[in-house]
Amino acid sequence: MSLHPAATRCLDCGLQKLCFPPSFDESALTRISQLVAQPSAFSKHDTVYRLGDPMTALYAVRSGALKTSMLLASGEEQITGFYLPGEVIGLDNMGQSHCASTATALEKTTLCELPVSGISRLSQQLPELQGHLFQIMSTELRADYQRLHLMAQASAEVRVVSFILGLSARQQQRHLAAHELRLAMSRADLGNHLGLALETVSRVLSQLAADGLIEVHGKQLRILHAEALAARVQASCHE
Amino acid sequence: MSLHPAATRCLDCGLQKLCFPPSFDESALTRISQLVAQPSAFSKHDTVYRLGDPMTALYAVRSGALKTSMLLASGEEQITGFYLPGEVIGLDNMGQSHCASTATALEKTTLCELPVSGISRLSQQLPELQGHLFQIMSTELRADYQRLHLMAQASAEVRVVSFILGLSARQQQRHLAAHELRLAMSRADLGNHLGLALETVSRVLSQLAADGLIEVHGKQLRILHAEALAARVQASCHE
DNA sequence: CGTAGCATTGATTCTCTTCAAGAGGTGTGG
DNA sequence: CCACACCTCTTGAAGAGAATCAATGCTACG
Repeated sequence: MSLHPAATRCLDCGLQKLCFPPSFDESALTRISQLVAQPSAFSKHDTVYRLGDPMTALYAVRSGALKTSMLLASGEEQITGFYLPGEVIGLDNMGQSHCASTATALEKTTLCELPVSGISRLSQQLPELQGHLFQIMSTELRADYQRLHLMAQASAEVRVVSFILGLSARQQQRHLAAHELRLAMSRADLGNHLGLALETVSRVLSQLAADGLIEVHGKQLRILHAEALAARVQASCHE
Repeated sequence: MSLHPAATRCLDCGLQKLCFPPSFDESALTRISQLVAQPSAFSKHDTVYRLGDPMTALYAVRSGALKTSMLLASGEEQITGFYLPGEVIGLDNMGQSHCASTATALEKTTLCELPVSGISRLSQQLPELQGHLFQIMSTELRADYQRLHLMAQASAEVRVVSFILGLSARQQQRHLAAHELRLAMSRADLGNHLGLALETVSRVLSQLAADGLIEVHGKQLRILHAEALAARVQASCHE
Protein backbone atom coordinates (compact mmCIF):
# COMPACT_ATOMS: atom_id res chain seq x y z
CA MET A 1 0.00 0.00 0.00
CA SER A 2 0.95 3.62 -0.19
CA LEU A 3 2.81 5.53 2.42
CA HIS A 4 0.13 8.09 3.13
CA PRO A 5 -3.02 6.60 1.69
CA ALA A 6 -5.22 9.35 3.02
CA ALA A 7 -3.25 12.06 1.30
CA THR A 8 -4.15 10.81 -2.14
CA ARG A 9 -7.83 11.06 -1.46
CA CYS A 10 -9.11 14.35 -2.80
CA LEU A 11 -11.85 14.27 -0.17
CA ASP A 12 -9.28 14.68 2.56
CA CYS A 13 -7.12 17.18 0.71
CA GLY A 14 -7.02 20.74 1.89
CA LEU A 15 -6.79 21.92 -1.70
CA GLN A 16 -9.99 20.17 -2.72
CA LYS A 17 -11.90 23.44 -2.97
CA LEU A 18 -9.25 24.82 -5.32
CA CYS A 19 -8.95 21.81 -7.61
CA PHE A 20 -12.67 21.29 -7.89
CA PRO A 21 -15.76 23.44 -7.55
CA PRO A 22 -17.93 23.02 -4.44
CA SER A 23 -20.61 21.37 -6.56
CA PHE A 24 -18.61 18.15 -6.68
CA ASP A 25 -20.20 15.54 -4.46
CA GLU A 26 -18.46 12.85 -2.48
CA SER A 27 -18.90 10.12 -5.03
CA ALA A 28 -17.43 12.27 -7.79
CA LEU A 29 -14.42 13.13 -5.68
CA THR A 30 -13.94 9.50 -4.78
CA ARG A 31 -13.93 8.44 -8.39
CA ILE A 32 -11.46 11.15 -9.29
CA SER A 33 -9.26 10.12 -6.39
CA GLN A 34 -9.04 6.64 -7.80
CA LEU A 35 -7.29 8.06 -10.85
CA VAL A 36 -4.74 9.99 -8.88
CA ALA A 37 -1.45 8.29 -8.25
CA GLN A 38 0.60 8.96 -5.16
CA PRO A 39 1.80 12.56 -5.30
CA SER A 40 5.22 12.71 -6.85
CA ALA A 41 8.02 14.94 -5.61
CA PHE A 42 10.27 17.22 -7.62
CA SER A 43 13.30 19.28 -6.69
CA LYS A 44 14.24 22.72 -7.94
CA HIS A 45 15.04 22.66 -11.69
CA ASP A 46 13.44 19.24 -12.21
CA THR A 47 11.17 19.08 -15.23
CA VAL A 48 7.77 17.46 -14.90
CA TYR A 49 7.33 17.19 -18.65
CA ARG A 50 9.22 18.58 -21.58
CA LEU A 51 8.52 19.77 -25.06
CA GLY A 52 8.04 16.67 -27.20
CA ASP A 53 7.28 14.23 -24.39
CA PRO A 54 4.22 12.04 -24.90
CA MET A 55 1.27 13.77 -23.30
CA THR A 56 0.09 11.44 -20.56
CA ALA A 57 -1.34 13.47 -17.73
CA LEU A 58 -2.47 16.71 -16.19
CA TYR A 59 -0.92 17.63 -12.86
CA ALA A 60 -2.47 19.37 -9.89
CA VAL A 61 0.03 21.25 -7.77
CA ARG A 62 -0.04 20.02 -4.20
CA SER A 63 2.82 22.02 -2.77
CA GLY A 64 5.62 24.17 -4.09
CA ALA A 65 5.67 26.19 -7.30
CA LEU A 66 6.39 25.64 -11.00
CA LYS A 67 6.87 27.53 -14.19
CA THR A 68 5.65 26.43 -17.60
CA SER A 69 7.48 27.56 -20.68
CA MET A 70 7.68 27.16 -24.40
CA LEU A 71 11.15 26.48 -25.72
CA LEU A 72 11.60 27.85 -29.19
CA ALA A 73 13.73 26.53 -32.00
CA SER A 74 16.21 29.34 -31.41
CA GLY A 75 16.72 28.25 -27.82
CA GLU A 76 14.76 31.17 -26.48
CA GLU A 77 12.38 30.49 -23.65
CA GLN A 78 9.00 32.06 -23.11
CA ILE A 79 7.60 31.52 -19.65
CA THR A 80 3.88 31.09 -20.00
CA GLY A 81 2.90 30.83 -16.38
CA PHE A 82 3.73 30.28 -12.74
CA TYR A 83 1.61 27.81 -10.81
CA LEU A 84 0.72 27.49 -7.15
CA PRO A 85 -0.90 24.75 -5.05
CA GLY A 86 -4.42 23.94 -6.20
CA GLU A 87 -3.71 24.93 -9.79
CA VAL A 88 -3.55 22.55 -12.72
CA ILE A 89 -0.80 22.39 -15.34
CA GLY A 90 -0.78 20.69 -18.70
CA LEU A 91 -4.05 22.08 -20.02
CA ASP A 92 -2.31 23.50 -23.05
CA ASN A 93 -1.47 19.95 -24.09
CA MET A 94 -5.01 18.57 -23.82
CA GLY A 95 -6.03 16.64 -26.87
CA GLN A 96 -2.46 16.60 -28.17
CA SER A 97 -0.37 13.49 -28.40
CA HIS A 98 2.80 15.28 -27.32
CA CYS A 99 3.66 18.11 -24.99
CA ALA A 100 4.17 21.50 -26.58
CA SER A 101 5.51 23.06 -23.41
CA THR A 102 7.81 22.31 -20.53
CA ALA A 103 7.03 22.43 -16.82
CA THR A 104 9.86 23.08 -14.39
CA ALA A 105 9.82 23.09 -10.59
CA LEU A 106 10.96 26.36 -9.04
CA GLU A 107 11.44 24.74 -5.64
CA LYS A 108 10.60 21.51 -3.83
CA THR A 109 7.26 20.60 -5.31
CA THR A 110 4.73 17.78 -5.11
CA LEU A 111 2.15 17.06 -7.78
CA CYS A 112 -0.92 14.87 -8.13
CA GLU A 113 -0.83 13.13 -11.46
CA LEU A 114 -4.11 12.93 -13.35
CA PRO A 115 -3.74 10.53 -16.29
CA VAL A 116 -5.48 11.96 -19.36
CA SER A 117 -6.96 8.68 -20.40
CA GLY A 118 -8.68 8.32 -17.07
CA ILE A 119 -9.73 11.94 -16.93
CA SER A 120 -11.22 11.81 -20.41
CA ARG A 121 -13.08 8.62 -19.67
CA LEU A 122 -14.38 9.84 -16.35
CA SER A 123 -15.51 13.17 -17.75
CA GLN A 124 -17.67 11.23 -20.17
CA GLN A 125 -19.53 9.90 -17.17
CA LEU A 126 -19.45 12.93 -14.92
CA PRO A 127 -20.87 15.99 -16.67
CA GLU A 128 -19.68 18.17 -13.81
CA LEU A 129 -16.09 17.06 -14.39
CA GLN A 130 -16.28 17.82 -18.07
CA GLY A 131 -17.80 21.18 -17.26
CA HIS A 132 -15.05 21.83 -14.77
CA LEU A 133 -12.35 21.04 -17.31
CA PHE A 134 -13.95 23.37 -19.84
CA GLN A 135 -14.11 25.97 -17.14
CA ILE A 136 -10.50 25.84 -16.04
CA MET A 137 -9.36 25.84 -19.64
CA SER A 138 -11.48 28.85 -20.49
CA THR A 139 -10.29 30.55 -17.31
CA GLU A 140 -6.74 29.99 -18.45
CA LEU A 141 -7.65 31.50 -21.81
CA ARG A 142 -9.12 34.58 -20.20
CA ALA A 143 -6.10 34.98 -17.95
CA ASP A 144 -3.88 34.86 -21.02
CA TYR A 145 -5.96 37.55 -22.66
CA GLN A 146 -5.45 39.73 -19.63
CA ARG A 147 -1.73 39.17 -19.86
CA LEU A 148 -1.80 39.85 -23.57
CA HIS A 149 -3.43 43.16 -22.81
CA LEU A 150 -0.81 43.88 -20.20
CA MET A 151 1.99 43.18 -22.65
CA ALA A 152 0.30 45.15 -25.39
CA GLN A 153 -0.60 48.29 -23.52
CA ALA A 154 0.95 48.52 -20.11
CA SER A 155 4.12 50.18 -18.85
CA ALA A 156 6.78 48.23 -17.01
CA GLU A 157 5.44 49.43 -13.67
CA VAL A 158 1.89 48.39 -14.42
CA ARG A 159 3.03 44.95 -15.55
CA VAL A 160 4.98 44.32 -12.39
CA VAL A 161 2.28 45.70 -10.11
CA SER A 162 -0.40 43.66 -11.85
CA PHE A 163 1.68 40.57 -11.40
CA ILE A 164 2.20 41.28 -7.71
CA LEU A 165 -1.49 41.94 -7.11
CA GLY A 166 -2.44 38.84 -9.08
CA LEU A 167 -0.11 36.75 -7.00
CA SER A 168 -1.48 38.30 -3.85
CA ALA A 169 -5.03 37.45 -4.90
CA ARG A 170 -4.05 33.86 -5.60
CA GLN A 171 -2.39 33.57 -2.20
CA GLN A 172 -5.53 34.90 -0.60
CA GLN A 173 -7.59 32.22 -2.35
CA ARG A 174 -5.28 29.76 -0.64
CA HIS A 175 -6.01 31.42 2.70
CA LEU A 176 -2.42 32.52 2.94
CA ALA A 177 -1.25 35.95 3.95
CA ALA A 178 -2.18 38.20 1.05
CA HIS A 179 0.53 40.73 1.82
CA GLU A 180 3.50 38.45 2.32
CA LEU A 181 4.63 37.05 -1.00
CA ARG A 182 7.50 34.83 -1.87
CA LEU A 183 8.69 35.29 -5.44
CA ALA A 184 9.77 31.73 -6.11
CA MET A 185 11.09 32.67 -9.54
CA SER A 186 14.22 34.62 -10.41
CA ARG A 187 14.11 38.20 -11.67
CA ALA A 188 15.10 36.85 -15.05
CA ASP A 189 12.13 34.47 -15.11
CA LEU A 190 9.85 37.24 -13.99
CA GLY A 191 11.16 39.56 -16.66
CA ASN A 192 10.78 36.91 -19.31
CA HIS A 193 7.19 36.28 -18.26
CA LEU A 194 6.31 39.98 -18.21
CA GLY A 195 8.19 40.85 -21.36
CA LEU A 196 10.72 43.03 -19.58
CA ALA A 197 14.47 43.02 -19.13
CA LEU A 198 15.43 41.65 -15.73
CA GLU A 199 17.05 44.98 -14.92
CA THR A 200 13.74 46.72 -15.52
CA VAL A 201 11.96 44.38 -13.13
CA SER A 202 14.56 45.10 -10.52
CA ARG A 203 14.30 48.84 -11.07
CA VAL A 204 10.53 48.86 -10.80
CA LEU A 205 10.62 46.87 -7.57
CA SER A 206 13.20 49.26 -6.16
CA GLN A 207 11.13 52.25 -7.15
CA LEU A 208 7.98 50.81 -5.60
CA ALA A 209 9.93 50.16 -2.44
CA ALA A 210 11.34 53.70 -2.49
CA ASP A 211 7.77 54.99 -2.79
CA GLY A 212 6.88 53.01 0.31
CA LEU A 213 4.34 50.78 -1.43
CA ILE A 214 6.18 47.53 -0.89
CA GLU A 215 9.16 46.10 0.92
CA VAL A 216 11.55 43.83 -0.94
CA HIS A 217 14.22 41.60 0.49
CA GLY A 218 15.41 39.33 -2.27
CA LYS A 219 12.59 36.93 -3.03
CA GLN A 220 10.54 38.04 -0.06
CA LEU A 221 8.04 40.79 -0.80
CA ARG A 222 5.64 42.59 1.52
CA ILE A 223 2.77 44.68 0.25
CA LEU A 224 2.41 47.82 2.34
CA HIS A 225 -0.27 49.70 0.42
CA ALA A 226 -2.37 47.43 -1.74
CA GLU A 227 -4.78 50.26 -2.57
CA ALA A 228 -2.01 52.54 -3.74
CA LEU A 229 -0.66 49.74 -5.91
CA ALA A 230 -4.07 49.11 -7.41
CA ALA A 231 -4.40 52.84 -8.02
CA ARG A 232 -1.24 52.81 -10.11
CA VAL A 233 -2.67 50.11 -12.33
CA GLN A 234 -5.89 52.04 -12.75
CA ALA A 235 -4.11 55.32 -13.33
CA SER A 236 -2.63 54.14 -16.60
CA CYS A 237 -6.12 53.46 -17.92
CA HIS A 238 -7.82 56.68 -16.96
CA GLU A 239 -5.86 58.73 -19.46
CA MET B 1 -25.56 27.71 -51.96
CA SER B 2 -24.74 28.96 -48.51
CA LEU B 3 -28.35 29.93 -47.88
CA HIS B 4 -29.74 26.62 -48.93
CA PRO B 5 -31.25 24.60 -46.06
CA ALA B 6 -28.98 21.68 -46.79
CA ALA B 7 -26.08 23.97 -45.98
CA THR B 8 -26.83 23.62 -42.30
CA ARG B 9 -25.84 19.99 -42.50
CA CYS B 10 -22.19 19.77 -41.52
CA LEU B 11 -21.84 16.76 -43.82
CA ASP B 12 -22.44 18.94 -46.84
CA CYS B 13 -20.43 21.90 -45.64
CA GLY B 14 -17.18 22.72 -47.35
CA LEU B 15 -15.71 23.75 -44.02
CA GLN B 16 -16.40 20.40 -42.40
CA LYS B 17 -12.74 19.46 -42.42
CA LEU B 18 -11.86 22.67 -40.61
CA CYS B 19 -14.55 22.54 -37.94
CA PHE B 20 -14.01 18.86 -37.17
CA PRO B 21 -11.18 16.41 -37.49
CA PRO B 22 -11.34 13.80 -40.25
CA SER B 23 -11.96 11.11 -37.64
CA PHE B 24 -15.57 12.24 -37.25
CA ASP B 25 -17.87 9.73 -38.87
CA GLU B 26 -21.13 10.41 -40.63
CA SER B 27 -23.33 9.68 -37.65
CA ALA B 28 -21.37 12.02 -35.42
CA LEU B 29 -21.59 14.82 -37.95
CA THR B 30 -25.30 14.22 -38.37
CA ARG B 31 -25.92 14.48 -34.66
CA ILE B 32 -23.89 17.68 -34.44
CA SER B 33 -25.79 19.10 -37.39
CA GLN B 34 -29.02 18.62 -35.52
CA LEU B 35 -27.79 21.10 -32.93
CA VAL B 36 -26.87 23.75 -35.44
CA ALA B 37 -29.45 26.36 -36.18
CA GLN B 38 -29.74 28.04 -39.55
CA PRO B 39 -26.60 30.12 -40.08
CA SER B 40 -27.22 33.66 -38.91
CA ALA B 41 -25.96 36.71 -40.75
CA PHE B 42 -24.17 39.74 -39.35
CA SER B 43 -23.13 43.03 -40.89
CA LYS B 44 -19.97 44.99 -40.26
CA HIS B 45 -19.82 46.28 -36.67
CA ASP B 46 -22.59 43.94 -35.46
CA THR B 47 -21.78 42.17 -32.24
CA VAL B 48 -22.44 38.45 -31.96
CA TYR B 49 -22.16 38.51 -28.18
CA ARG B 50 -20.99 41.09 -25.71
CA LEU B 51 -19.28 41.22 -22.38
CA GLY B 52 -21.88 40.29 -19.78
CA ASP B 53 -24.32 38.54 -22.10
CA PRO B 54 -25.51 35.12 -20.94
CA MET B 55 -23.24 32.52 -22.45
CA THR B 56 -25.45 30.42 -24.69
CA ALA B 57 -23.43 29.15 -27.61
CA LEU B 58 -20.22 28.68 -29.48
CA TYR B 59 -20.13 29.91 -33.05
CA ALA B 60 -18.38 28.45 -36.06
CA VAL B 61 -17.50 31.01 -38.70
CA ARG B 62 -19.05 30.13 -42.03
CA SER B 63 -18.09 33.16 -44.02
CA GLY B 64 -16.65 36.58 -43.35
CA ALA B 65 -14.39 37.60 -40.48
CA LEU B 66 -14.68 38.67 -36.85
CA LYS B 67 -12.65 40.06 -34.06
CA THR B 68 -12.99 39.12 -30.41
CA SER B 69 -12.05 41.58 -27.74
CA MET B 70 -12.07 42.20 -24.04
CA LEU B 71 -13.51 45.52 -23.01
CA LEU B 72 -11.96 46.80 -19.83
CA ALA B 73 -13.50 48.92 -17.14
CA SER B 74 -11.56 51.91 -18.39
CA GLY B 75 -13.13 51.60 -21.82
CA GLU B 76 -9.94 50.28 -23.34
CA GLU B 77 -10.26 47.45 -25.77
CA GLN B 78 -7.91 44.53 -26.17
CA ILE B 79 -8.42 42.57 -29.34
CA THR B 80 -7.78 38.94 -28.55
CA GLY B 81 -8.15 37.44 -31.97
CA PHE B 82 -9.33 37.58 -35.55
CA TYR B 83 -11.33 34.64 -36.84
CA LEU B 84 -11.82 33.19 -40.30
CA PRO B 85 -14.23 30.63 -41.78
CA GLY B 86 -13.91 27.22 -40.15
CA GLU B 87 -12.76 28.67 -36.84
CA VAL B 88 -14.74 28.62 -33.62
CA ILE B 89 -15.34 31.60 -31.34
CA GLY B 90 -16.59 31.66 -27.77
CA LEU B 91 -14.22 29.08 -26.33
CA ASP B 92 -12.99 31.55 -23.75
CA ASN B 93 -16.49 31.60 -22.30
CA MET B 94 -16.87 27.82 -21.98
CA GLY B 95 -18.10 26.79 -18.59
CA GLN B 96 -18.96 30.38 -17.70
CA SER B 97 -22.49 31.61 -17.22
CA HIS B 98 -21.75 34.94 -18.89
CA CYS B 99 -19.55 36.14 -21.69
CA ALA B 100 -16.26 37.73 -20.70
CA SER B 101 -15.51 38.95 -24.17
CA THR B 102 -17.18 40.54 -27.15
CA ALA B 103 -17.28 39.29 -30.73
CA THR B 104 -17.71 41.82 -33.53
CA ALA B 105 -18.12 41.23 -37.24
CA LEU B 106 -15.50 42.96 -39.39
CA GLU B 107 -17.55 42.52 -42.53
CA LYS B 108 -20.61 40.63 -43.75
CA THR B 109 -20.39 37.39 -41.80
CA THR B 110 -22.41 34.24 -41.31
CA LEU B 111 -22.10 31.97 -38.30
CA CYS B 112 -23.31 28.52 -37.30
CA GLU B 113 -24.63 28.66 -33.77
CA LEU B 114 -23.72 25.72 -31.54
CA PRO B 115 -25.78 25.92 -28.33
CA VAL B 116 -23.58 25.05 -25.35
CA SER B 117 -26.22 22.94 -23.66
CA GLY B 118 -26.47 20.71 -26.69
CA ILE B 119 -22.73 20.64 -27.25
CA SER B 120 -22.06 19.69 -23.64
CA ARG B 121 -24.69 16.97 -23.69
CA LEU B 122 -23.55 15.56 -26.99
CA SER B 123 -19.91 15.55 -25.99
CA GLN B 124 -20.91 13.34 -23.06
CA GLN B 125 -21.99 10.79 -25.62
CA LEU B 126 -19.37 11.30 -28.28
CA PRO B 127 -15.86 10.97 -26.86
CA GLU B 128 -14.41 12.26 -30.11
CA LEU B 129 -16.40 15.49 -29.79
CA GLN B 130 -15.19 16.03 -26.26
CA GLY B 131 -11.66 15.33 -27.38
CA HIS B 132 -12.06 17.75 -30.24
CA LEU B 133 -13.27 20.50 -27.92
CA PHE B 134 -10.32 19.93 -25.61
CA GLN B 135 -8.09 20.05 -28.62
CA ILE B 136 -9.32 23.30 -30.09
CA MET B 137 -9.23 24.93 -26.67
CA SER B 138 -5.68 23.78 -26.05
CA THR B 139 -4.72 24.89 -29.55
CA GLU B 140 -6.10 28.30 -28.75
CA LEU B 141 -4.03 28.31 -25.55
CA ARG B 142 -0.87 27.46 -27.42
CA ALA B 143 -1.55 30.11 -30.03
CA ASP B 144 -1.94 32.64 -27.24
CA TYR B 145 1.39 31.58 -25.79
CA GLN B 146 2.99 32.21 -29.15
CA ARG B 147 1.46 35.65 -29.25
CA LEU B 148 2.55 36.28 -25.71
CA HIS B 149 6.08 35.48 -26.75
CA LEU B 150 5.74 37.80 -29.70
CA MET B 151 4.56 40.64 -27.50
CA ALA B 152 7.20 39.94 -24.91
CA GLN B 153 10.25 39.66 -27.11
CA ALA B 154 9.67 40.72 -30.66
CA SER B 155 10.22 43.99 -32.49
CA ALA B 156 7.43 45.77 -34.31
CA GLU B 157 8.56 44.32 -37.63
CA VAL B 158 8.63 40.76 -36.35
CA ARG B 159 5.16 41.12 -34.86
CA VAL B 160 3.68 42.37 -38.09
CA VAL B 161 5.48 39.82 -40.24
CA SER B 162 4.45 36.97 -37.94
CA PHE B 163 0.88 38.09 -38.16
CA ILE B 164 0.99 38.25 -41.95
CA LEU B 165 2.58 34.82 -42.24
CA GLY B 166 0.10 33.38 -39.75
CA LEU B 167 -2.78 34.77 -41.74
CA SER B 168 -1.27 33.40 -44.91
CA ALA B 169 -0.99 29.94 -43.38
CA ARG B 170 -4.60 30.05 -42.26
CA GLN B 171 -5.72 31.06 -45.74
CA GLN B 172 -3.77 28.18 -47.17
CA GLN B 173 -5.57 25.77 -44.82
CA ARG B 174 -8.75 27.09 -46.40
CA HIS B 175 -7.34 26.38 -49.84
CA LEU B 176 -7.30 30.04 -50.64
CA ALA B 177 -4.48 31.90 -52.26
CA ALA B 178 -1.73 32.00 -49.65
CA HIS B 179 -0.15 35.14 -51.07
CA GLU B 180 -3.20 37.31 -51.55
CA LEU B 181 -4.46 38.51 -48.19
CA ARG B 182 -7.29 40.80 -47.29
CA LEU B 183 -6.76 42.56 -44.00
CA ALA B 184 -10.37 42.80 -42.92
CA MET B 185 -9.45 44.78 -39.83
CA SER B 186 -8.36 48.39 -39.59
CA ARG B 187 -4.77 49.41 -38.87
CA ALA B 188 -5.94 50.48 -35.44
CA ASP B 189 -7.39 47.02 -34.73
CA LEU B 190 -4.24 45.40 -35.99
CA GLY B 191 -2.10 47.64 -33.85
CA ASN B 192 -4.22 46.96 -30.83
CA HIS B 193 -3.95 43.21 -31.39
CA LEU B 194 -0.19 43.34 -31.88
CA GLY B 195 0.49 45.79 -29.10
CA LEU B 196 1.67 48.53 -31.44
CA ALA B 197 0.55 52.04 -32.30
CA LEU B 198 -1.39 52.13 -35.54
CA GLU B 199 1.27 54.43 -36.98
CA THR B 200 3.89 51.81 -36.29
CA VAL B 201 1.90 49.16 -38.13
CA SER B 202 1.58 51.46 -41.07
CA ARG B 203 5.28 52.27 -41.04
CA VAL B 204 6.30 48.62 -40.92
CA LEU B 205 4.01 47.74 -43.80
CA SER B 206 5.41 50.62 -45.82
CA GLN B 207 8.95 49.56 -45.06
CA LEU B 208 8.28 45.95 -46.04
CA ALA B 209 6.74 47.20 -49.26
CA ALA B 210 9.74 49.46 -49.90
CA ASP B 211 11.99 46.43 -49.40
CA GLY B 212 10.00 44.62 -52.06
CA LEU B 213 8.77 41.87 -49.76
CA ILE B 214 5.09 42.71 -50.00
CA GLU B 215 2.69 44.92 -51.89
CA VAL B 216 0.09 46.88 -49.97
CA HIS B 217 -2.94 48.63 -51.35
CA GLY B 218 -5.13 49.56 -48.42
CA LYS B 219 -6.55 46.37 -47.00
CA GLN B 220 -5.27 44.28 -49.86
CA LEU B 221 -1.88 42.70 -49.29
CA ARG B 222 0.23 40.56 -51.59
CA ILE B 223 3.16 38.55 -50.33
CA LEU B 224 6.04 38.71 -52.83
CA HIS B 225 8.79 36.90 -50.93
CA ALA B 226 7.43 34.61 -48.24
CA GLU B 227 10.89 33.16 -47.56
CA ALA B 228 12.44 36.58 -47.08
CA LEU B 229 9.66 37.45 -44.66
CA ALA B 230 10.17 34.24 -42.73
CA ALA B 231 13.88 34.96 -42.65
CA ARG B 232 13.25 38.27 -40.92
CA VAL B 233 11.29 36.53 -38.19
CA GLN B 234 14.06 33.99 -37.71
CA ALA B 235 16.77 36.60 -37.81
CA SER B 236 15.64 38.14 -34.57
CA CYS B 237 16.03 34.78 -32.84
CA HIS B 238 19.48 33.86 -34.04
CA GLU B 239 21.14 36.54 -31.99
C1' DC C 1 -18.35 66.41 -55.52
C1' DG C 2 -17.53 67.12 -50.94
C1' DT C 3 -17.05 65.33 -46.48
C1' DA C 4 -15.68 61.94 -42.97
C1' DG C 5 -12.95 58.36 -41.65
C1' DC C 6 -8.85 55.84 -42.36
C1' DA C 7 -4.05 55.59 -43.63
C1' DT C 8 0.57 57.43 -44.36
C1' DT C 9 4.56 60.16 -43.26
C1' DG C 10 7.48 63.26 -40.47
C1' DA C 11 9.53 65.25 -36.09
C1' DT C 12 10.03 64.88 -31.37
C1' DT C 13 9.84 62.70 -26.87
C1' DC C 14 10.09 59.10 -23.72
C1' DT C 15 10.42 54.55 -22.03
C1' DC C 16 12.80 50.55 -21.85
C1' DT C 17 16.88 47.93 -23.32
C1' DT C 18 21.56 47.28 -23.43
C1' DC C 19 26.05 47.52 -21.69
C1' DA C 20 28.78 47.84 -17.66
C1' DA C 21 30.17 47.76 -13.01
C1' DG C 22 29.47 46.71 -8.30
C1' DA C 23 26.86 44.72 -4.21
C1' DG C 24 24.65 41.10 -1.80
C1' DG C 25 23.86 36.47 -0.87
C1' DT C 26 24.88 31.47 -0.93
C1' DG C 27 27.34 27.31 -1.07
C1' DT C 28 31.63 24.86 -1.17
C1' DG C 29 36.15 23.59 0.02
C1' DG C 30 40.12 24.51 2.60
C1' DC D 1 34.49 28.59 10.59
C1' DC D 2 36.19 31.48 7.31
C1' DA D 3 37.48 32.56 2.49
C1' DC D 4 36.64 32.43 -1.98
C1' DA D 5 33.99 31.83 -6.07
C1' DC D 6 29.75 31.98 -8.25
C1' DC D 7 25.39 33.55 -9.08
C1' DT D 8 21.78 36.70 -8.63
C1' DC D 9 20.36 41.14 -7.93
C1' DT D 10 20.92 46.13 -7.98
C1' DT D 11 22.23 50.50 -9.86
C1' DG D 12 24.10 53.74 -13.36
C1' DA D 13 24.80 55.72 -18.10
C1' DA D 14 24.07 55.61 -22.96
C1' DG D 15 21.48 54.38 -26.87
C1' DA D 16 17.69 52.31 -29.66
C1' DG D 17 13.04 51.72 -30.77
C1' DA D 18 8.42 52.76 -30.53
C1' DA D 19 4.83 56.14 -28.87
C1' DT D 20 3.01 60.43 -29.38
C1' DC D 21 1.95 64.67 -31.57
C1' DA D 22 0.92 66.79 -35.83
C1' DA D 23 0.02 67.44 -40.62
C1' DT D 24 -1.13 65.68 -45.03
C1' DG D 25 -3.00 62.24 -48.39
C1' DC D 26 -6.15 58.82 -49.73
C1' DT D 27 -10.64 56.35 -50.22
C1' DA D 28 -15.33 55.55 -49.78
C1' DC D 29 -19.80 56.81 -49.44
C1' DG D 30 -23.72 59.80 -49.29
